[in-house]
Amino acid sequence: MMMTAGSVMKVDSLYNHMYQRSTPTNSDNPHSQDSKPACEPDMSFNFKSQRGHKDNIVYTGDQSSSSPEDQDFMPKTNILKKDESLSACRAFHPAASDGFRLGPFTLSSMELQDLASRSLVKATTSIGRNHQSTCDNKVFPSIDPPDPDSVFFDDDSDDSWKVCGVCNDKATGYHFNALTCEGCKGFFRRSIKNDKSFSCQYNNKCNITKSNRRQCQACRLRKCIQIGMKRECIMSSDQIESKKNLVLTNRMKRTAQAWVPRELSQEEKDLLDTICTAFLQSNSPPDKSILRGGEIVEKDASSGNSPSLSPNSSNSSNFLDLIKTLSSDMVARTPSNMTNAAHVLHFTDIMEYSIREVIKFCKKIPTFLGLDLNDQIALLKAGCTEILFLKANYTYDSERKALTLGPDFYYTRESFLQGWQVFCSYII
Amino acid sequence: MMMTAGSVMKVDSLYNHMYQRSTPTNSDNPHSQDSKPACEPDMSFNFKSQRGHKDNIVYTGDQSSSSPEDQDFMPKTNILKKDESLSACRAFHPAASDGFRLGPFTLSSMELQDLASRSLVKATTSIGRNHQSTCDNKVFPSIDPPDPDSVFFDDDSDDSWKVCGVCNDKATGYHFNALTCEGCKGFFRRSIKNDKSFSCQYNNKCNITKSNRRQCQACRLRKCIQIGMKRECIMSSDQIESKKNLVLTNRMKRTAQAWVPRELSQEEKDLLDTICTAFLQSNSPPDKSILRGGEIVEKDASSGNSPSLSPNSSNSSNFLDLIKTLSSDMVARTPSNMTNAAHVLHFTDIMEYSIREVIKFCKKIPTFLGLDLNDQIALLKAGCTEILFLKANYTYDSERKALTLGPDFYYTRESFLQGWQVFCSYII
DNA sequence: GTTGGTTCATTGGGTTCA
DNA sequence: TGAACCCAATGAACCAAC
Ligand SMILES: [Zn+2]
Ligand SMILES: [Zn+2]
Ligand SMILES: [Zn+2]
Ligand SMILES: [Zn+2]
Repeated sequence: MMMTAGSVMKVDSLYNHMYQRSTPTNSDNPHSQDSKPACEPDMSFNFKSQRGHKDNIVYTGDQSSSSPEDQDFMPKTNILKKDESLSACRAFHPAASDGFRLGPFTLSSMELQDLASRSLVKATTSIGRNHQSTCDNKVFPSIDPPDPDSVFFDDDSDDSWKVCGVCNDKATGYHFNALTCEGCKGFFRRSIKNDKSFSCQYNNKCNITKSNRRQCQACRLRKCIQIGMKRECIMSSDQIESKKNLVLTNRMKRTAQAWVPRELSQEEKDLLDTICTAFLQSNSPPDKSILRGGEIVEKDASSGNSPSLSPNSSNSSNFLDLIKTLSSDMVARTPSNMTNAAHVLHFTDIMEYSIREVIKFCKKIPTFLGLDLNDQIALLKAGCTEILFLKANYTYDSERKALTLGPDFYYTRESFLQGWQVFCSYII
Repeated sequence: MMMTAGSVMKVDSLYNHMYQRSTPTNSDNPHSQDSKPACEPDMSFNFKSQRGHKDNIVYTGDQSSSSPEDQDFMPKTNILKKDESLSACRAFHPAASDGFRLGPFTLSSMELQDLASRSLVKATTSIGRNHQSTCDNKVFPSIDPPDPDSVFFDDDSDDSWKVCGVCNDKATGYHFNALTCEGCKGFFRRSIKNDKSFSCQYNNKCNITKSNRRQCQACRLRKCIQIGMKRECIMSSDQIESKKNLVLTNRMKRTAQAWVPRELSQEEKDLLDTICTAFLQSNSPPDKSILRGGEIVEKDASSGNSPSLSPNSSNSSNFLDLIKTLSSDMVARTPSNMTNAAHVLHFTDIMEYSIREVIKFCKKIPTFLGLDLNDQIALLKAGCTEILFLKANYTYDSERKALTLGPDFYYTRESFLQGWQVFCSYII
């Protein structure tokens, strides 16, 4: 074994040597764990004592400058980490990817974790757990603490050649010109894009593994470049910009395509037919007796007793401005109470009539009637305004520039404004 | 059917009423089907989900949301709302939109803004410090006194594997390479950063628990190291420095992004108007009798009786260097006591006058006057300096390169330095 | 399917302050 | 001292183009 680094490394290497002799584990080789023999049964899950023992050896030397490499030989501190222990769990029993099987018992990975930590906690007053009775007093054959840096591959897919060149994690493909995992891919992109520069706290020779790759960014980036990841493969912000535009364009095209007029299915045609028929049949003209107050409203409108619109606001397409102008005028000129009442009466009658027509319309649609009554109400509440809009579209008389309600009633822009004025003066 | 204006608005009931009448249903209440079985089971579910496992997780919540302090502040007054204070600044002095310049020193608008928001948080904290939780000394039934060292886990959270390797308290994650609680995390950092060395009063074999971990720091630290906490994981002061810079940069970028020019609402415009008017009305030029000692100061300045600035420091944009240079000179050349007194008198008069003007300014803002008196004082204390900065931005005369105070007083870079010198020699 | 970029919940550094 | 916080970094999962 080479010992070229400083004294720091010598201690580590020495330890490395000792460790390798006493343990048939070679954490540098992720696949060697297959041949790892099961631990002695009585070692159980007591990582604590194991850890203590090893650390006593390791740290008798120079503690302050041990490189993160030594994590390779102390995976114990990490094994209980959720995500990693999961893969560890799979390593125990590849077939039982969702848990650990022991005869008739199956332990989920969560339960395994729980079990492991339980041995660390001495007799806690535990709150009832479902699986507690099965776990607490049972002695399990000890399971060798898994190497968090070992990569596990599914049996059925031959992805074993896919190993991240940086950290030995499972690679997901070639990224920026090298076979890497998702983590190293993201790390490299971030590092390059943000033009980061790191510095190693040790001696620039950190051995990057899956579990310690976060510890030294400098060496991780160095390794990235070393295995051939290319900064040219990272898009510049300009490229990203244009790519985003392309994506946007494509997306719009796609949605537009979805709207391309197409031949309706027979079912759709039938539905359309039903709706149109229903619509046409729910346009019975209102009788004069239904919309009361009509005469007064009509008289007011024809007698020019309408709000004087400044030409400005009249032509303005800004509805809000118009409303404001009117509102300011409002209080000044208020029609008589009689007239007021007639206007409001007329308005509410219109509303009632209109909503009735909408209901009539809906009730001619079989699908609607098939709904639960509450759903019918909900739909009507939500859609009534929209239907009225559509209907207004249909009943608008472009010649008279007025909304019509049967042959007897029509409402111009001016009568609406007048109505608005009356209404406002009424509620103020 | 006569309807009052009020009932017109109740479209819901109108609709329900009508629907009922026009629906061939014998149900009196259209909501009768609404009477779903009362939701007892739902309640239990809600209860459970409310006290979800998030309770135990430290890092909850939306990170992007502003701090509760900010939120606390906003409703109280929107005078100094972040983005508005800047626009206000621009409005004050459109020419200086790129920042506040004082001779060679430049405070960018970003920095100004950051400064302002910082002080707002300060002010807020002092304003809203009234809510103390009152449930500290809850009395538990004394039937089963809980073991203080037992770790308690929620039923529904699977965090039971998280046990502090040092004290057996509940761990919050991996800290410095080992699974520890918040307490041991902080303890380790403090110990390492301050390079502490402890000694055990017993025999270096204290068993560390949650309840006694404070008793023996030596053994606690030993245990920390024993379980694998690494001193290298504690950032050096350099690293902290650069990280702070990064955070600052990001913060500025973020606020800059939030400044995307947008159309102001009418309310905002009005507010701006109010502030600008108040500002302009609180700029009454000071009378010569108010700022005493002015003649002597002026004479000193014109007679070249000013600190000799080395060209180096004069051109340096590093304020700190400048101060240092001056300070070293300071003791050597001290003006007469008479002159000193005049300078100091003048300076204190300026301060008093300026603060009076700030108060005048604030008192012209209705929202400010609507605040509780203590809040007014807190805001003034916290924001006075910033307002003075903004004001200096406005009163700076770029031709004479001087800050002006009405037509009679102006202060160049040199007079500031002179004043600084006198002041320092006075207080030393 | 491969490989760019993006998203966002999670992690673990430091900081604050009662 | 440590609970509660802030925030950059991380990486699994995802989307889109080829
Ligand atoms: Zn990797
Ligand atoms: Zn390194
Ligand atoms: Zn602890
Ligand atoms: Zn001790």
